Amino acid sequence: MQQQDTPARDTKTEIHRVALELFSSRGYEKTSLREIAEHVGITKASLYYHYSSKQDLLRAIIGTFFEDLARVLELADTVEWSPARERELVSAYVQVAVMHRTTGPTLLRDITAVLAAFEDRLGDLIAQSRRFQRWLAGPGASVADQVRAAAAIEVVGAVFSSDLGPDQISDEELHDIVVDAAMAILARRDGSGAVEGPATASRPTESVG
Amino acid sequence: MQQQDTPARDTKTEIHRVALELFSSRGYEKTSLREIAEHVGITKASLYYHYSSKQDLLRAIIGTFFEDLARVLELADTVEWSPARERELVSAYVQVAVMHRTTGPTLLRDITAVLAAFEDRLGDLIAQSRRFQRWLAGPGASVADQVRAAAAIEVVGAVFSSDLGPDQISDEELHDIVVDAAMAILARRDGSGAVEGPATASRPTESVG
DNA sequence: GTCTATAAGGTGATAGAC
DNA sequence: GTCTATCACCTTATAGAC
Repeated sequence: MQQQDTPARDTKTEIHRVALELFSSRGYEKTSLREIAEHVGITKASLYYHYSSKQDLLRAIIGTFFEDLARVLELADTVEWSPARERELVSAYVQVAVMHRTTGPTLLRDITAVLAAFEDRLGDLIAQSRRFQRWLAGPGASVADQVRAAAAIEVVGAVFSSDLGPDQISDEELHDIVVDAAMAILARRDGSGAVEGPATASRPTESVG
Repeated sequence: MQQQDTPARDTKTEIHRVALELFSSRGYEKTSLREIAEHVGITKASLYYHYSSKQDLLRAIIGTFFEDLARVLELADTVEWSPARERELVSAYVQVAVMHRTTGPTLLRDITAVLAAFEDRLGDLIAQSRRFQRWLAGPGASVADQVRAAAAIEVVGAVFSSDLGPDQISDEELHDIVVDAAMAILARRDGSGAVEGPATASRPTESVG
């Protein structure tokens, strides 16, 4: 409302913007603070006035994404599984990805650095992510179903990987297609009735301890 | 045939083994040659006798994967699209991923470094990858179909992301499930007849120039 | 808020003895 | 093939003047 289209609002947001751009194109490790400062038009030391470390800068960039993501993953703990709920959660998950269409690539590029930056919350996030995958696999899931759940989650990456920009496909349309794709995979689950006789893997799946 | 189960065949392969392990767990940039040498039990300088640079080492690790991958992607140029051929190419693509189940994570972790190491062949590989995606989208593909093709390709990531080891699921079974998942997505393509009325995105997809 | 100057340390890589 | 020693460079981060 106050200063929306000023090209460089303030130095801090400008640093944020430049860092995101450089991290996305060259990767986190390979981007030095000197480079960032140079592009912004300040010195490295000034940069430290705004962000206390390089990690702090990364956290600022990825942070909101992580929080949005965590909020969705948490649903797997409270919501009881049902076909309808399943679609809802997948939809919510995809929506977060679409919202962060721009930030996404940075996150994927340097997983190592991102993980290091969120070291403290990492254990929780991994565990939660695994619970989400389990939830998505459905009740009484076979090993095969677990792979399918993983595949359904992977599909979300298409939001970033199809090199179609917002001008070529809208957020809404992209969301719908990806959700539909994920659901198509989950529909293949053992005993969901929708099996149409794949030529492969026709033997019954063994359950594991 | 000659020396298969000797624990440390020769230094070169031992370096290869250790580097893969460290790159996979800590990432390429964050792993120093000093660390690798230390784990192997030699000095950094000795390492240079076997590999001329850090990149050279990375190339040795990822190289075979890339070659196998390129070989599959090239098929999109010579093979004419048909439903049967589609399944064949997807299967071949997944098979490469499964073959490199171990190496995969390293590749995904530090895309930046990998891309830098294969800078010369990179242009070709990206172009070829795009052609593969196009091929997979099918003849006269809509924008939505392109997203679906991207999603089908993403599914392959499940080979690495489902934290199921070779002891929990065999290569063959993993392959079959992932192929089936990818095919399920492609089956949703516009005009493939298998549309079962998704509640979303019901308006006809526009074609783009 | 931004600067100059500098600390403290790690990095990839090379030279040359053994 | 492996070593010790060393180079040149770059990194994150801090101190203190303006």
